[in-house]
Amino acid sequence: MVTPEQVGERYLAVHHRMLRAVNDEMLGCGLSMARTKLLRRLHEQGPTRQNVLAADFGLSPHSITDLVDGLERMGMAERRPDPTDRRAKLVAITDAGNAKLDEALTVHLEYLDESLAKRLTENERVTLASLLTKLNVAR
Amino acid sequence: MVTPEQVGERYLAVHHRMLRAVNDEMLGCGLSMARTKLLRRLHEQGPTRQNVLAADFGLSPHSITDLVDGLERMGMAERRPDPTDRRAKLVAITDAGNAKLDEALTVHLEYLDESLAKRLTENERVTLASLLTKLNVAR
DNA sequence: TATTGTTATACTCTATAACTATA
DNA sequence: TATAGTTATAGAGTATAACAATA
Repeated sequence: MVTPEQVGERYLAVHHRMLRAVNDEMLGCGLSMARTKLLRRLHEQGPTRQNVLAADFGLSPHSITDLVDGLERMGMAERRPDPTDRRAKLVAITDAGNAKLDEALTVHLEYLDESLAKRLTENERVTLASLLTKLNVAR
Repeated sequence: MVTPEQVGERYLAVHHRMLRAVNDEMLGCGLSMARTKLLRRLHEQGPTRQNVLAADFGLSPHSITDLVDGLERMGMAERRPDPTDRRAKLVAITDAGNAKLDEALTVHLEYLDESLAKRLTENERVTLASLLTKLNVAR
C-alpha cells in the first residue's frame, strides 16, 4: 500500500539516482546539465545579456560568468559587446555550440526515454507526463 | 496533448529544479544531500567499511574519504579500526549524527511533501508514488 | 601481487564579497 | 549612486593517479 506521506521520500531516492545517471551520460558527450541548459536557452532565444541569464536561471552573476567561461573555452558560445550598454555583454551560441547541443540533446534525451520505457508502459508514461506538468508550476 | 516522447524532457526540467530546491533546503539545516544519504545508511546498517560504502553508492574511494572527512569534522560520524583487517576502517554514526539526521529528514521530507501537496491532489500523489516504485527498480 | 584508504591534483557548480567600468 | 560583469575566495561533490600500509 502506498500513502501520500511516503511520496517525498521515494521522490528523493528515485530522482536523485536518475538525474545522476543522466548527468554522467551527458558528461560522456562533453556537455554537463548546467551547460546544456544554458546553451539551449541561447539557441532558443538568441544572444542574451548575462544579468538576464542570471535572473532567469536563479543563479548568481558569478555562476553565469563561470558557465559562460566554460562554454567559451569549449568554443560553444561567445561574448559580444552589447551595442546599447558598454558595461554589458551579449552571450551567443556558436555554430559548434549548435551542433554540440543537437548531439547532446539527442544522446541524453534518448537515454532518459529509454530508461523510462524500460520501467513504465506507454500509459504510465502519459500519466507521468501529466503529473510533471503539474509539478512544473513555479510556486 | 501529451505523448510518451515528451516525458524525458519534462522529467529533466522538473526534477532538476525540485532537487535543487530540496538541496538548498537541506544545506540550510547543515546536512547536504550526499551527507544525509551516507549518514542514513550508517544509521540503518551500522558501522561500515569505506570500500563497501564506495561500492554501494557508486562513488570512488576518494569521494567516500572526502564525505567521511566532512562528517567527522562535523562530529556526525567517526572512523574506527576494523578488528578483522588493519588496513580497513569502519565508519560509524555518532549520537550527534543520529540527532542531526533525525532533524534533517524531518525538515527536508516535510518540505518536499509540502511542495508536492501544493501541486498535486492526494490521488495524484498516490499515483506518483506508484510510478516512483516502478522507476526505482535498478536496471 | 592485490586491496584499503589517503594524498595530490583537478574540474564543475554553486555562493558572497570586493572591485572596475560604465550608466 | 546604481548596475554589469569580473576577480578573489571558498566549499561541496565528483574524478583519476600515485602512494603507504597491510593482506
